[in-house]
Amino acid sequence: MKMSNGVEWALHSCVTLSQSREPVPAARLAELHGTAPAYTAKQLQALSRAGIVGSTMGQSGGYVLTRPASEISALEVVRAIDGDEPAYRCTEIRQRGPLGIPAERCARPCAIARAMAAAQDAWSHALAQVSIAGLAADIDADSDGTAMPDVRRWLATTRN
Amino acid sequence: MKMSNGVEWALHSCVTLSQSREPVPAARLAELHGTAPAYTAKQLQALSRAGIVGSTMGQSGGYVLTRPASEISALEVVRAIDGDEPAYRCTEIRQRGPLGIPAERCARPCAIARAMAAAQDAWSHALAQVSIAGLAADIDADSDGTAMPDVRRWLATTRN
DNA sequence: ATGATCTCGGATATCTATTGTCCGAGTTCT
DNA sequence: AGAACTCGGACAATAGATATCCGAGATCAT
Ligand code: SF4
Ligand code: SF4
Repeated sequence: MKMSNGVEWALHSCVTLSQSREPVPAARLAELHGTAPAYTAKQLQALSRAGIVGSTMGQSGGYVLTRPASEISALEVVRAIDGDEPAYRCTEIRQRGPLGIPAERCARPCAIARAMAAAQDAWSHALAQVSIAGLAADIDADSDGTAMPDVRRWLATTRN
Repeated sequence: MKMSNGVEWALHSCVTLSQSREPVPAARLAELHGTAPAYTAKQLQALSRAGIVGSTMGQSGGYVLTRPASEISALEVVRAIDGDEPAYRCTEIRQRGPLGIPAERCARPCAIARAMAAAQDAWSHALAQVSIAGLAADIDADSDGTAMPDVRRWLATTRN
């Protein structure tokens, strides 16, 4: 039960991107977050493949959110980076060993797999309720309303 | 978001152990499940360290559940094998970079970390509601009430 | 139109954590 | 007392994640 560490950077990047309608290069995001530029770029590429962010190449290019921040859930970001495969993978132990059950009677997933799937559904549901816009608002509130304006200012002043 | 694969074997082992009040060796469990004996033993050791199962050494020794199966939750088993550290680890990105926030204002975890913690709490809560006894009952129901008696019979017939 | 420059994109090494295995310490029964 | 069987932790092999690089391609200025 360990999540990929890059999810954190990706979420930070999405929150930052929600504050700018103009494209932001990956290197700029890395500088702002104090993270390794090359690896940050990798996370952005994954987000691009998932269709969460759009990319513009060439000079004055960069990444932009493809949808309003209120329409992007944290679950989508997590799945884009960490993969959408379920955490629990059934190896069909019940079919092995001396008491193996023939495959014909294993149409439905077993009780253990069902319980695990239900737990993951609860987890996914909790993350689906959280949007990038909501995260930005909460972070702003935590900083007494100065965090997001500061980000917007920084993005504007360091342009070119 | 990938769970350790050994969790599956550990849960199977716990369900099987709930059907026998006498100690069952790790090798016997591995034979029943058709899994690698050495690695199965490793999972049992982790369960023993967590206090979920008790071990008896020497001849006719093995593992036994320390509590009634109805009092053991799936969450405990998962945590024993997969570790109890949270899936999301905050690297405090907000303290890095040009807009780094001083540590004095970072007493509370940030909004992103809070959202992740809430999701994991939902996941944990779902797993805490599931007991080993409940899993055994469900597996039994799926097999028309033949699975658990078969296990008990197999454990008895192959003794010594 | 052309060149230079800046961007993303995927292919490529390195490194940690999981998986898988082994043999010795210790206990029980004969 | 002896023998056999058990668990327990220490030891390699493997897969996944981490971190990085340079080339393809587009944009802007000239
Ligand atoms: S899904 Fe159930 S029966 Fe199948 S391998 Fe996992 S625990 Fe065993
Ligand atoms: S907890 Fe929040 S502020 Fe801290 S590193 Fe994670 S995402 Fe950033």
